[in-house]
Amino acid sequence: MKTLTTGQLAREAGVNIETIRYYERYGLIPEPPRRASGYREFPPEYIERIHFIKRAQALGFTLKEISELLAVADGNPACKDIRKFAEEKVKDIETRIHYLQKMKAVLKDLIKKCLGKRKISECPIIESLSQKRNRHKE
Amino acid sequence: MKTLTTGQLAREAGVNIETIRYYERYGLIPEPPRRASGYREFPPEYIERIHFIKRAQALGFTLKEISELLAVADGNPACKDIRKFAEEKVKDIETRIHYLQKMKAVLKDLIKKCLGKRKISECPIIESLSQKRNRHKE
DNA sequence: GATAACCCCGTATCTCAGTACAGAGTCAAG
DNA sequence: CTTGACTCTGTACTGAGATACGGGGTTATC
Repeated sequence: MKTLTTGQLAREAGVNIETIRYYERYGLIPEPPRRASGYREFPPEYIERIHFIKRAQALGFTLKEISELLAVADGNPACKDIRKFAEEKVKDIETRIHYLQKMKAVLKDLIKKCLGKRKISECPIIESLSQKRNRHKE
Repeated sequence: MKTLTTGQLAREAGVNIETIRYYERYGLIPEPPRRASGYREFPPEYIERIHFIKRAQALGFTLKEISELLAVADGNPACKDIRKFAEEKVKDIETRIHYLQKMKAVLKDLIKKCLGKRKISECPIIESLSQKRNRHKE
């Protein structure tokens, strides 16, 4: 397998080249080996890692949370901590899925209503999504 | 039903008072009636609306997207547009759910592995989440 | 009717997640 | 062996989403 320069990795992963360097500084991607000249040589797996970061971001995770997820995936922290953190994240994810499903149901309902009538009078989306069971500002 | 001042609404909804004013400027919440003094008088439903905004944000929606969702919910745009937008959003949500479920499966797997061994050697999280079927930079 | 605790508006500042840029070095194609 | 496209580092700037602040008016309580 060939290695990639920073620019090649950026192109492959569909991000700006500066983003790569930013993620490295941030600690989201491990520092890759360098040539004598200082040029980085990224193994191609880094492409996947960038994709993962971007995906997780779109799901509402912050870079800080993502770095924790990646630390778990990389097997860095002690096993006990991994477990605890992973269990928390599973719950968090379940909550997210739950609300996304609600949102989806409401939208589908709106679509159905829209099929016949020409005006949606009362809005069900907010009520159905706003009961507060879980505080998000933990 | 009593109305709420800006500060009361902020407390009830669990956000900073400035956030309320910001959301109003942004157009996420309709301008409420005012007293002669200029004080805003929010109907209590605004609490739900703020909750909804915060929840949607945690799910990875931007304020712009949220304002569109709310416009749909409020029944503002023409019915055709509502339908189209709602259908797009349903797809978007399905994609999100899909990836969250993958993430969850991987974490659960890690937890299980963690139960016996004391070191996770190889990381499955990235591979399982990074295949690219959908571009996120539409 | 004073005083603390609120609200108003406008503007400035902050954090997060990048992006851009300048000045210098490196690589590879002709 | 030069030229153009790349890379490096460090620092500055940007945009989204808030938060803070200053100077002033309002309201409830004592």
